[in-house]
Amino acid sequence: MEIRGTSAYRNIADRIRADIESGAYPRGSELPGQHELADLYKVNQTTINRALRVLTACGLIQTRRGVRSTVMPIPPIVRNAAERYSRAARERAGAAGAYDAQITALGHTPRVEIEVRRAKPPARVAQLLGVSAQEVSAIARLRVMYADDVITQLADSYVPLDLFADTVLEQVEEGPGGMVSRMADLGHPQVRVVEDTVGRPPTPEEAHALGIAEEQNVLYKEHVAYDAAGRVLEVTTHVMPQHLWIDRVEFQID
Amino acid sequence: MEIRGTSAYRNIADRIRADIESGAYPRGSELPGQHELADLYKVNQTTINRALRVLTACGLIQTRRGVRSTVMPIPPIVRNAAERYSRAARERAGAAGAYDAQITALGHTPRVEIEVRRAKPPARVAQLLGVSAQEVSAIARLRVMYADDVITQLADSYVPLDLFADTVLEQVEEGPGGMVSRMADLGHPQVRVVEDTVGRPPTPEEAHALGIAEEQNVLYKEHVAYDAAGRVLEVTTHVMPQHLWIDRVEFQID
DNA sequence: GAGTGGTCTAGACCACAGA
DNA sequence: CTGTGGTCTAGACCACTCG
Repeated sequence: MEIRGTSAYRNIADRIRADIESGAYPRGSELPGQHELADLYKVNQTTINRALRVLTACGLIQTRRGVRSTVMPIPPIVRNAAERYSRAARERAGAAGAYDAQITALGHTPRVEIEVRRAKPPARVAQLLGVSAQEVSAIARLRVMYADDVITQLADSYVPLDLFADTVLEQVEEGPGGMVSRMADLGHPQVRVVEDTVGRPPTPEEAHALGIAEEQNVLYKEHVAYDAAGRVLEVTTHVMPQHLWIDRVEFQID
Repeated sequence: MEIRGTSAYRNIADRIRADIESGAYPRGSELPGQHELADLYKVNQTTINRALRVLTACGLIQTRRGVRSTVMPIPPIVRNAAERYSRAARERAGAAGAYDAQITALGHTPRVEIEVRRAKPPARVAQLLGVSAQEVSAIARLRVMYADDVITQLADSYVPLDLFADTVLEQVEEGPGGMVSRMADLGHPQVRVVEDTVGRPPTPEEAHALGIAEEQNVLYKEHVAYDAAGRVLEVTTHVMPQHLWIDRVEFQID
């Protein structure tokens, strides 16, 4: 069953991983220093550094210059898209409901920081919305989502300013059912949503904003909502450390 | 705009990436050898090796011992889940239709290798199906999907043997509409599907089967289909090199 | 066997955190 | 200032491919 006979750094990474999963290095604790691990495993510190890089990429540990590496707490979060598109579920859950409920159920403390402002949308978003990227043509709702002070997701929503200027969508509090319900109230019901998801390395900016290493991949989701005429009402981008999320969708067939 | 001032290997990775994207190193071509690149960039071969590792992780190049590294052809494929759950779309597309149509449209040649046999399901699958993992209790349909001889996906389907023994599901050819339509024909219509998607590093076995590096992450999708009584009729796992796929879902809202 | 990528070491130095 | 992780080098050797 031992396949990793090939290289020391992989073997060491696997052994440390096993120690983390067995609880020998508990969640949130410090690992020994790299030189100490080098003595322990009879290899050079450079090799330990490389082994820890593997674990960093998996989201299992976090490394920072100047302090010892720490084992990451791992809250695996299920994002169930279906819950967001059923009006009943939306209003049952309340405003920021689905996320809060998930995190609380996992025994963590949810928190969401929200900033709303008029802004120039990024080029890709402007193109989808059919507005100018050079002008202040959108309302941006920028959310940073936490679980126990770990950033779990960046979610940036953009809606066209010409449709929603001076509406409740410029408020931080949107009320029950969130943006989808408010748009319906305002006479612009969303009728169709397309979500594209990819896995990729983070941009340097994303890595910094999420507080993760550049080796650690993210799930990137682009959410586009349309009205009955096919006009784009909302574009939301989600950036999530890949190891923190399970993306779930449910379908009824025919 | 230059953020990567910090380390030589990141800078070099970015410069080589730029050369690939500009066409200086065309898709499918060979990169210079690592020692040659080391001379070019005035660094050690070890540093070049590390830079190339970054590009490998992104799926931009492929490295193999003994031969020069090559620039990967990149067919970005959109997998639209919605198309698989509309009977009309299913039958319009034909048996292995959605995938073939996608790849052909991108100018590549699709190919799917299919093996069907009775098998012991993996533990996780057995649990979902409610059958034994120690006995031959399932029909396995193992697919390897290609685009121009590049493996794009491994898709393993399992259905319970007690329901579908000696039916058309034991044939390689399923006919129009695929497994979903055949199950309906056989009196076991699927009514609900749950798909979970995660990004993660491949297992060593997956990396080998896909012909990718272990640094290169995959999208892993677990597809579970239920009948009206809530019994699981099918479990399919998909393993895809992350950089090759865009996962798309569409929803109608209320 | 020659060429290529992959790994490892010993040692050095840098960047950063914290007392 | 000390301890920590991050990077780089020079050189070595290994594993693999191909002629």
